Amino acid sequence: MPGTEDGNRPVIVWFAQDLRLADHPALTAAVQQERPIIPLYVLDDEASGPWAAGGASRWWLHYSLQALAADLAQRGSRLILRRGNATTIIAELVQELGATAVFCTRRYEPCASADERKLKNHLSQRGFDFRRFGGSLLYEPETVATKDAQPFKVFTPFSKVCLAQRVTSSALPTPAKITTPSQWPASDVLDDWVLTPRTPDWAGGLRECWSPGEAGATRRLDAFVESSLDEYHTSRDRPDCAATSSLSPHLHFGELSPRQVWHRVAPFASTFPGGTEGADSFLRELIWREFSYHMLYHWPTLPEAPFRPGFERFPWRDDEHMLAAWQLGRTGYPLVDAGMRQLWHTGWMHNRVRMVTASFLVKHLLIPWQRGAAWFWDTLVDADLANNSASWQWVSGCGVDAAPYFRIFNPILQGLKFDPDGTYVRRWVPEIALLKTDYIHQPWLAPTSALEDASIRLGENYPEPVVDHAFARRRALEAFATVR
DNA sequence: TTTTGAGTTGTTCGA
DNA sequence: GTCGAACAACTCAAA
Repeated sequence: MPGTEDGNRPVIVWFAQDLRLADHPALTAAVQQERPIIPLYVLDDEASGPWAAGGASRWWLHYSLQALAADLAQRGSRLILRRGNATTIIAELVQELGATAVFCTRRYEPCASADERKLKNHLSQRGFDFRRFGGSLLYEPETVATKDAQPFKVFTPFSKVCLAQRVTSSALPTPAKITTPSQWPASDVLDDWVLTPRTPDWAGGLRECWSPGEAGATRRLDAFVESSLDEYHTSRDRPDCAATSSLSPHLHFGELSPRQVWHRVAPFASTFPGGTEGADSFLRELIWREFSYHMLYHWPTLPEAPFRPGFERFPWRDDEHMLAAWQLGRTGYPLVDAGMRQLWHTGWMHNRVRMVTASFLVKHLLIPWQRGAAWFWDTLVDADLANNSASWQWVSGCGVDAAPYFRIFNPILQGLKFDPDGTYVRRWVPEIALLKTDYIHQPWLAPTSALEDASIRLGENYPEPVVDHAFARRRALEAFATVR
């Protein structure tokens, strides 16, 4: 057995959704052991059940792993890749290498925490040191509770308790030195995992938009703080402006810790001289991320089951034809279609448009929110079980702190308000790009001459609305009445 | 135990 | 065109 001489026995750092070297408590603690470090990533599709990474996530994962491997290589280290059951692989690797310990960053998805428990039991029984560290959240779920020690179900009091705790600890630096073992265990080759699409290669739009990896994440954060933070509270609602942070995929894969983001933005909060409402508003969004994880942790069925009772009676219409129209961006509502195509092309959708498209699926089409969540799961580069589940439940009115049932987004009005010139719609729905702004959000109202001028033939090269708004609104209100 | 105030993101209608 | 009220009733969290 290699490394049996005690000082040479390595520590395994098990990477998962923490693909960074800076502000990484598990890695830092491992380095402090003054032993060789084995950085490990395990691709374990079976453990995640229905929530194995979707297509867009796998694309991101490929490049993020590549970046992490390169960052480690720069320090003379390596990233060991293995595929299969994580518990089994790590248990075997510990034996094979004579490792003393396994350190990882704590996760909160039901499958992941079950895995961590299993591994902890297995390793501690055999005298190995298994430790989980924070790093993916600002506040551990156990540390935020009501006065009655219950989990919060309402955002505002949750956020008050968070803010009262403050984020005192500062971000950890990238370890100066990562000691290497005398012998490396075998590793898979990343390309062999085929995480990126080959035939057809649909990832062109993703490549144009994103730079996965820690360096790309840091650049994105800097650019956001410099150019968009001050006006964030208002401009974040405008899908025609690139005014949001676009940090969601970087945060999901842990290329950046929320603590790093917090400390970068907090000095601009309005509690400080010269601070802005924009920074306040953005920090609130970080707390929302915490709240989603808090809910998933305390209610592990959040991804599958409606949080509020009564929804088993809801008269869903599981219409495959309508679902496909929504997925492909062919509903006839320009803002909805623009959003769905932005998603398909870039792996991302502006937050306001996510609300509009999600509301359209659930309330206009009465298709179960789980179908929408599954589609987002497959197509979003930032697909995140906590955020995705909590947000779909919120839109559907069945989540904690749910939207009032009568809050049904009007896709026309939302377009007029937040994409007033139609810039966003024209960009993603090119077949109506030439239409006058007066009609860009409701082409069916355009006079024949305006349609002709823009080379639009409704029902041929752009669809008629799949459902009438006023009718759909009434129908949705009736449907929701059955749940009460 | 009871009471009280409040709850991310909206739309429509009528004045 | 603009503005305020109504849209239900319920649940949560703290006093």
